[in-house]
Amino acid sequence: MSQTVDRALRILPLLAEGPANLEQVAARLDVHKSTALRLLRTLHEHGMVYRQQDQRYRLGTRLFALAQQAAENLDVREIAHPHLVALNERCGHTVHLAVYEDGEVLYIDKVESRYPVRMYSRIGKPVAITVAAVAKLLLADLPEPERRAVAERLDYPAYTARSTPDAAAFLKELATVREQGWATDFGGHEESINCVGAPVRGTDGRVVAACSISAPNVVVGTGELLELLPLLRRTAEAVSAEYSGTTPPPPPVRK
Amino acid sequence: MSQTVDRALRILPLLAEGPANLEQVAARLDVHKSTALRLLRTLHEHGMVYRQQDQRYRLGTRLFALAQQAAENLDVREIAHPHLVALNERCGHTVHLAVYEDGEVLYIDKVESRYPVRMYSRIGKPVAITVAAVAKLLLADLPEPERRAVAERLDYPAYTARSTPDAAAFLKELATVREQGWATDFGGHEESINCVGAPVRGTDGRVVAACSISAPNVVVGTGELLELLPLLRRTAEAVSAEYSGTTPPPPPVRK
DNA sequence: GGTTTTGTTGCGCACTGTGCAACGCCCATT
DNA sequence: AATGGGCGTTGCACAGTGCGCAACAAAACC
Repeated sequence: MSQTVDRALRILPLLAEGPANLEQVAARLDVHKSTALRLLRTLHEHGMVYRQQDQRYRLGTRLFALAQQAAENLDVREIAHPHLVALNERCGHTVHLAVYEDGEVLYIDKVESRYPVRMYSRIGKPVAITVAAVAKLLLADLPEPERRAVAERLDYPAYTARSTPDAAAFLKELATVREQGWATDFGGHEESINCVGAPVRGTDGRVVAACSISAPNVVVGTGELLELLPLLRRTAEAVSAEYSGTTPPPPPVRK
Repeated sequence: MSQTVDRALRILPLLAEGPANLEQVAARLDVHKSTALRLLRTLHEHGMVYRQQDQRYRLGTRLFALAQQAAENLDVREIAHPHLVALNERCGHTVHLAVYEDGEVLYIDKVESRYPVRMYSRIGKPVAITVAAVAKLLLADLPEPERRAVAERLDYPAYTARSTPDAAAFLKELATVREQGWATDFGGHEESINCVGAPVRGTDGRVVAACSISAPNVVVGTGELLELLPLLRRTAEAVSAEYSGTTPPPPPVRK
C-alpha cells in the first residue's frame, strides 16, 4: 500500500540472508542507489539494521528487543512454558508450541531434551503446514470457509511418501483431527520423525495454540509415542485451563 | 530521513508496549487515522504487525523469524554458546554474552543456572551501560575519540551508591579495564548483584563481544567471584580462539 | 598514478503519501 | 426496533516528500 515503507520492509528479509552492501540492496529492490541509501539510513536510525566495519549492512539488534517484547505479549507462550518444560522432563522428547497467524503456522516455543538451551533453533520459523501435527490442529479449528480457502491456497510438497498429497486429502485429515481432538504426523515431514499434538483452547473453546511431542523413529515407535498422548493432552488441557482463567495466575497488585 | 518509513517504524516499539487500536496509533504518531491505517496495512502485509479479533494491532510473528535470522548471523553468539553452557555448568551462576552496537550494549545470550530454558528473559534488552562489566569491556576497546564521545553522551543514573557517577569516573574506569583485560561490577546496578566479565577478541585483537558471570551477594562474595576469574578468562579466550579461526569450525562442504 | 568500483550529495520533477470529509458498520442504549 | 455514538474505511485533490539522475568523493585495485 505504501511504496516507501514496502521497499524498506523488503530490505529486512533480504538482509536476513546475510550481510549486503548498498549496491546489492539497491539491485535486489530494483531501485536507485540513492533511494536504497535513504531507506537504509532510516532503518539504521531505528536500529533495525546495523552497518559493520566493511560498510555492509546486516540486521540490527533492535529486532531482538522487539521480538522479545512480541513474545512477552503472547501470553499463551508465557503460560504454556512451564508446562512444556514439565512435559519434557517426563517424556524426554522435544516439545513444541505453535500458533496460527495469517495463513501461517509458527513455532513460538520449543524445549529440547538434550540441549535445553539451544533456544533459537527453530522458533519463529514457519512450520511445514501441510504435514505438522500442530498445523493440523490449528487449521482444523478455523471456520469452514477459511479452512477451505487456506487448504486450497497451499502447496503440498512431497517431503516423504507419507506427506499430505493435496488439498482434498488435507481437508479430510483436518476433519478427522477436528473430530478426535488430537493430531499426528508420522513421517510426513521427515521420514524418521514422528509427532503427536494436542490443542490449547481459549475461554470460548477456540484453538489458540497447539503443542506437540516429536521423536525420531529409532528412539520410540509410533505405538510408544501414542502412549504419551494422554500425558500430552493433560498438559494441553492444563495450559488451556490456566489460559482461560480457570486456574487464575497470581492476581495483579492493587493499590 | 524518510518520513513515511520513520513513521512506520515508530509504530513497532509503540505496539511492543501492548496492543493498540487504529485511533491510538494515529494519536501517538500524531497523524491522521487514514495515514496510520495505510502504514499499519503495509506493516501487516509484511507480517510485522498482526490484527487480533478485536481489531487491535499487535506485533507480528515475522519479527520472530527475522530476529532468529539476525541471531544466526551473529556468529559470535553461535560459537560462544556451548562455551557459555560449559562455564555455567562448572560455576552454576548466570552467564551473559553481550555486544556493542551504535552506542548501545545488548545482551545477546544468557544461560541461567536454575531455569536454563527461561530464554527470552533479558536477551535483546539494552544493558545498564554505565555500570555493567560487559559494557565496560566493550566500551574500553573503542578508539579513544569515540569512547570519549559515548561516555560524555551518556546519562549516569545512580542505581546504587556504587554506580558510576559521571563521565570522568567512567573514563577512568574504562582505562583500568582496558589495562587489566577484565572488568567487574560490584553492586553498581543492583545492590546485591556482583559481576565479573572478560572480553572476546577477533582476529585483529579488537573486542567483538564480552561475557560475564553474575551472582547475588548472598551466594558468593566478591572474593569468591574473583576466584572464578581465571575460569572465565579461559572461557573467553577459548571463544576468541574459535572465533578467530585458531580452532577452525567444521569446514564448509565442497562439491 | 591512473582506473574502476562503491558510497554520497544536491536537485528538479512528479509521483506518492497526506489530511479531509463523507460513508458504513457495529455496538450500546432506551 | 430505532437512534446515536464510536471507530474503521474509502475516495479524492493538493502538495510535500521521495524519486532517479548526474556529478562528486573516496577507496580499492592494478
